Amino acid sequence: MTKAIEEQLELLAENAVDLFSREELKRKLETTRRDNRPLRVKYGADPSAPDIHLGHVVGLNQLRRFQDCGHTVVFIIGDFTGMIGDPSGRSQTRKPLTREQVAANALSYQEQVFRILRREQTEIAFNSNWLSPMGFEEVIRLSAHVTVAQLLARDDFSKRYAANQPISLVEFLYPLVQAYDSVKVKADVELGGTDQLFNLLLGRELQKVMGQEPQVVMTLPLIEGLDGVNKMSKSLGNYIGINEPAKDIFGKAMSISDDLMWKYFRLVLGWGREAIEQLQSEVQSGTVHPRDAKDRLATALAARFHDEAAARAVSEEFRRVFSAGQAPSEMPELVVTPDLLDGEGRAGLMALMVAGGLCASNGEAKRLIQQGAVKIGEEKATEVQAKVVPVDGLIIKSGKRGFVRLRLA
RNA sequence: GGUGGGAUAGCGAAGUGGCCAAACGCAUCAGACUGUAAAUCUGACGACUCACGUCUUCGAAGGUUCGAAUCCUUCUCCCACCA
Repeated sequence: MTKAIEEQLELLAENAVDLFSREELKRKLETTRRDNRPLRVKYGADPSAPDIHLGHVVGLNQLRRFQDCGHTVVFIIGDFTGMIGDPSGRSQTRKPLTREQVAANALSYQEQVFRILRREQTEIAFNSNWLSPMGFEEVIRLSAHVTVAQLLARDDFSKRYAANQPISLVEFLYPLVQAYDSVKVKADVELGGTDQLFNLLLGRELQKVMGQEPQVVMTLPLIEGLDGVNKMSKSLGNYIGINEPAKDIFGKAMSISDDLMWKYFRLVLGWGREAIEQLQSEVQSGTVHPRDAKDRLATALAARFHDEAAARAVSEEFRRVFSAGQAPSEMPELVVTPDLLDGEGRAGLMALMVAGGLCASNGEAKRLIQQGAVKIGEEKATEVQAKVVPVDGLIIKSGKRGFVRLRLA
C-alpha cells in the first residue's frame, strides 16, 4: 500500500504485453493515492469451464500484484453470457448452461481463485445482475455505440469473414457486453490475455462514450499448453489444472519442452528476470541439467497448489518410476474374478488388460502387445495369446504410464 | 425471398456403383532415441476373432441394384452469396 508509485508501476508493467497506457496508469495511481482509494481492477471469467488452469494463473498472478499494491480486484463472473452460450456451434465448450450449472461452476471458480487472490481485496460480480434486467431498447441503444467496421477490425472476425466462415450476431455482441461490464463496475484497469485486446479496448471506448474516465488496458502473454503450440485451454485438453493432484501437475509440467519452461517460470511462478537468467546460464553451461531445472519448476508448481511435502514426494516418485523405471508405489488394482480364468486357472492377457482398464478393447490390447508395450511383472509380453497365471501382487504394465496390480479374489 | 454449396471416423479433408473399414493431414497411442523432455524416425489407429474371416459405420428414413459413402425419393440440419 505504501509502495512508491514508480515502484508499483515497474512491478505492474513487468509482464504486460500491451499497456494503454503507461502514463495513464501512472496518473491513475497518483490520483488514487491522493484520494486514498484503491484502483478497481477488472478481470472477467467465463464460467462454462470451471477448471482454473495455469493459463488463468498468469492473469491471477497479475491481479494479485495489484492487490499487493493495495488495489481492489473486481472479478466478474460472466454468468449471463454463459447461459446464452454460443450458437455458432464452433466450440463445444460454449454450450448454454443452466442456472444451476452456472451457480455450481461459479462456486468452484471462487474457491480456486482465492487460492491466489486475497478475498478481502476482491469483489465478485455476476454480470447477469445488470444484464438480465436490461430491456431490448437499452440493448439497441448500447449497440448504437459500435459500428460493424469496428467489430470487423478484430482479428479473428476479419479472418473468419474473409474465409467465408460463419460469425453469429451473438459473437458480435459479446465484446459489447464485456465492454458494458466495464462501465457498470467503473473499472480503472482491465486485464486480459493478448487475445482479449480488442474487447478490452472496446471497454475503454464505451466508458468514454458514457462519460466515464476510460480504463487502462493491460494484456498479458498467453502461455502455450502441453503441446507447446496452442495456447493453454480446456477445450484443447493441453492444460494443467490447479486442482489436479500433485502427481499430475508434476508429470504434466515435466512433459513440456525446455524452451517453454522459462515462460512458466516467469508467468506462472512469478520469478524475476535475474533469477531466471541465472538458472538459464547454469543450464547453458552444463552446471544444471535441463531435466533438473524442469524438476524445480514442476516441484514448485506442485508445492504452490498443494504443499512442499507433497511436491517433494511426487518428485521422488517420478524419479523412481520414470528415471529408474521402477513401479509406482500406488496403482490401480484388479481383483481377478473367476470369470477371467480358464479351466486351468489361467487368464488371458488381453482380458486382464481390458478388465484392468489399461485399454478399451481386445484389439487395442493386441496392438499394445504387438508393439512391445506390455510387461507382465519383469517380463515383456510377446504373445498376443499369452496366458497369465495370476499371482497376488503381479503387476501388468502397459506403456510408460499404465500399471495395474492383480489381486486374487 | 432468390441462387449456389455442404453434412464422411476425435478434428480437418479425399472419395461420385464393386479394387472402401474408406486416401491424406492433424490429434491420439505405442516403439526407438532421451531427461516421461522437445524435435526426429518407425508402427498402429471401428468392433469381434489366434487366424481365414465376420459384423456395425460415410446426416436420417425409405428405395433401385447381384452389389451403394457413391444412384433415386422424402426428411433434418448447416453455410455462403444476391436481395
